[in-house]
Amino acid sequence: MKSYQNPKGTYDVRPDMAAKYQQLEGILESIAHFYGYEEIRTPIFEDTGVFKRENDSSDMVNKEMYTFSMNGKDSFTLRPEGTAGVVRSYVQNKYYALADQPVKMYYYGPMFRHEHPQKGRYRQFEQFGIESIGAKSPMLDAEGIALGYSMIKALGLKNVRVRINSLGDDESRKNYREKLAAYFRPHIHELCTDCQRRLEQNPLRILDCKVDADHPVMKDVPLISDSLNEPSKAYFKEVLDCLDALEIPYVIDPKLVRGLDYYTDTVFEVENITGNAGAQATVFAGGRYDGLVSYFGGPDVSGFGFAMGMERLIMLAEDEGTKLDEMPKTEVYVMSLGNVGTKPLEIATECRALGYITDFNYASRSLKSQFKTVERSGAKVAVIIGESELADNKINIKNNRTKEQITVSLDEFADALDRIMEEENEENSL
RNA sequence: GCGGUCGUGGUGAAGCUGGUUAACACAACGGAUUGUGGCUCCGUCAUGCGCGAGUUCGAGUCUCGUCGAUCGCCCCA
Repeated sequence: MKSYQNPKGTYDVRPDMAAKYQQLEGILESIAHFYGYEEIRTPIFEDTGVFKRENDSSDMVNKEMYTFSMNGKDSFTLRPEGTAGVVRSYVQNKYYALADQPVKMYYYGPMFRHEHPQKGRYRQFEQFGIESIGAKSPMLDAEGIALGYSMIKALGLKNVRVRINSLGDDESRKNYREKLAAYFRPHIHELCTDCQRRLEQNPLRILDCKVDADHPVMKDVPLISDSLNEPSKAYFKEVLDCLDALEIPYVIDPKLVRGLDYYTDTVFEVENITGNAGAQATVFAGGRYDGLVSYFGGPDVSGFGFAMGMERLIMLAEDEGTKLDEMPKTEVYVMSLGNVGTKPLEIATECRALGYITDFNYASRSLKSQFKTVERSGAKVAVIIGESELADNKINIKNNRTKEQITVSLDEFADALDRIMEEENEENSL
């Protein structure tokens, strides 16, 4: 017999974990709503071109995408990130024509990247993200960061650090690229092979390089802040002023450049600085993108967004002791003795109709093992259907805490059960 | 793409420098107790050690390959 297992880098959200996801999603959604964001759901796969844009040098786009074709002509890709699809939708559905801009949207769902899995990193993973498209204001950047910040605070994360930088507008960035390339060119053969490639493709990424981080040439590297033109400089300052006003602590990291190529002006990363997140300390990250909407054929408007890794959020929240899995437990358990036919199913259904989370015994098992199941389920009440009582239209209800058991007629059953459950709930609230 | 560690029943795991019946514990199931448990006692539960090949008289133990897990590098959320 052939046996299967889930593909590498994927995982099953088993019933005991699903509660965590539901709770997490609930928390994130309610905060997003609070900030005026509404949900958008875009397809899990898109035309490859949506993600693989011209001049994109990122690893994610060039090496990690799940791309397929069903007829040899079309090319589709499982989304590796959320922003591109949302922007595509914004343009396609002409959201830019709506009276109120920006359009503020949030999304969550699976993303796919063909990476080597490790702690806090999977090939299929869940991201929650926001995008606000159609307006540009330092307040939006700061508000977006504040939104994400309040989310992770709500999840109990305490030791986080916001790193922020500005890549400036096109002009600033172009100047800086040239300056950087000129600076590195004489040293090119001292740098790692990746950086040699980056020099021409996207010299900004050299700043990110961990291999060459200690190279002497990195010491006096020109910083983007010195290449920003006046408008870019002013914009960045305003963003920082907003963050100060919101009392969000941050550090300016002049070498922060981010992995996706579409960012302009504000870029930021929020990382967890304690705990055992391993190498995956980044909780959420994002920035502003000026050119993306027009790239997709929309007007020349700006957008801002971030994404957070849900697996990482759960992992870090649990490290902080936040309880995400308080799943409602069985309240009533229906047992059966002897030949009672379909009665257990009927009674369980009745209990559920009364509003109690109910489970019952499916297989014919010894009373002992049924009681063990009751014990494990944590049910407050056991309903015991006995063959002989049933002959008189009677049924037993047993309080599992006090061990008191009563026998009532089937007519009185609903009232009696309600009464006992009510008593128990009062007992618990004391 | 590169490197480290690991892979034994439902679960947690022992298994020493290869040596013949794969400990122990928990859970589960049955019984002592024919229809009222949670304690106790007894019993049952891996013809097999991720998978495949090799070395050997003999492999869970060694070698190689492979698949997976995990951690790190790279990169990223």
